[in-house]
Amino acid sequence: MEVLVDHIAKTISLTEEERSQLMSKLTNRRYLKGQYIGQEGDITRILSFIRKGTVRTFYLDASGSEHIISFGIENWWVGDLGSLIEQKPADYNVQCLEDTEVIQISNEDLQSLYITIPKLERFFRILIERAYVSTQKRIVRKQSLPAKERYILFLEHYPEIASRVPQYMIASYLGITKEFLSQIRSQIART
Amino acid sequence: MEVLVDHIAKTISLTEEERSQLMSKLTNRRYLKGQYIGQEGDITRILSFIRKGTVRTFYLDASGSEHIISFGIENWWVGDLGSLIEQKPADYNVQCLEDTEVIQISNEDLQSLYITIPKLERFFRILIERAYVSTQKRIVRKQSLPAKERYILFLEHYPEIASRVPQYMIASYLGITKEFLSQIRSQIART
DNA sequence: AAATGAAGTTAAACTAGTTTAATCTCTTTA
DNA sequence: TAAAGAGATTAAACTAGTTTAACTTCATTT
Repeated sequence: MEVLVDHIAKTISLTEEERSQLMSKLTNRRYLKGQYIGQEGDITRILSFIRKGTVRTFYLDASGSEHIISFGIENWWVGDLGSLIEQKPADYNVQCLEDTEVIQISNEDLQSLYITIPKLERFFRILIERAYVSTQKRIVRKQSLPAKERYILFLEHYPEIASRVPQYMIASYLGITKEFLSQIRSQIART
Repeated sequence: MEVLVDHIAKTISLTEEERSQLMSKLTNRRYLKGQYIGQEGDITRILSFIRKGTVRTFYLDASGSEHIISFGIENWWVGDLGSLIEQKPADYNVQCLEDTEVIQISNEDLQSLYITIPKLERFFRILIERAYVSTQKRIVRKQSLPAKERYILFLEHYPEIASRVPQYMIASYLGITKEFLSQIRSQIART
């Protein structure tokens, strides 16, 4: 669990007292490949920091097909934030694609830590600011680039994820069908 | 400027001292229709809270066509956040679509207020959390709904914006051409 | 009152990406 | 070693949305 405390301490400085206050609220947990950290419809009460493994966040649309919103690997946070902050049923499923180890904190504990360690609020403010900016960039790419270029950028930005995740999931993340991604790939290979 | 302080005090409680500290860092500014609050390429140094008016945030793609990322009306914050937090050239333009009055705070002052009034960090953490969740929902809608349904949802969610902004801009925001939006509208009208 | 220009509409030809369906290649398991 | 199943590929028919271009409407300027 110290891994996470060290990770946080890279952004904000923490006293020994604060480190141990934080540490006392963290728990380790393991999930097997295929297991769900959170499911659509359940209220999300915990935030998970991935120590090892791969995770996807996805939802099912009206016709029952899956759409992947994001992947998570080591050092990423996962959890349905909308559900966590409003304490209403989750829109998204969070599923492990490999055996995965996480460090978790409950929303309740997090809220009380925000009060005892105000700097922690800074850590999460900065984290979410960055997540927001990158989500906005994703909208930009979706609106102005064709699928082939989005795929190439994905490979450049997330080579680690690209190598650990099946292609039909990458297609889903990019917002195209697996068949079309396959065409794009063979077109790239021919070049 | 008290408008903004009151607005913030709805989420976090502020002492008289804190209110006046905050107030001393705020400035009013007016823009005419068509003027830019911020331009692509410039480093964003201020955050603006809209008191009156309508604003759009947009960018130009490689082929020079405009894509609207977001609209802003009364009580919304605008500014290229990516540029503001990393102090690098903005990707986006922020332009007034009507004569607009804003209350502004510089990033520098905001950063120092985060230290003197830690609760302010909470206000912005919560603000960004919500913005993040709604941006993520927008990706979901783009990936799983056809243009017609996205347009209908836009009218439901933002009737105020829909009535104040030309249709070709709504089309741009939805990620479709103005011609196709026109077809959708005539199809809805015929129903 | 005419002329200009910005916003919106309509329609035909086109294309990026989807759908359907068949085939292929691996692993995994019996 | 066969059989089952998950992931990936290919190709043909299809469709949601784009492009191009001509036309309409209405507010603004001259």
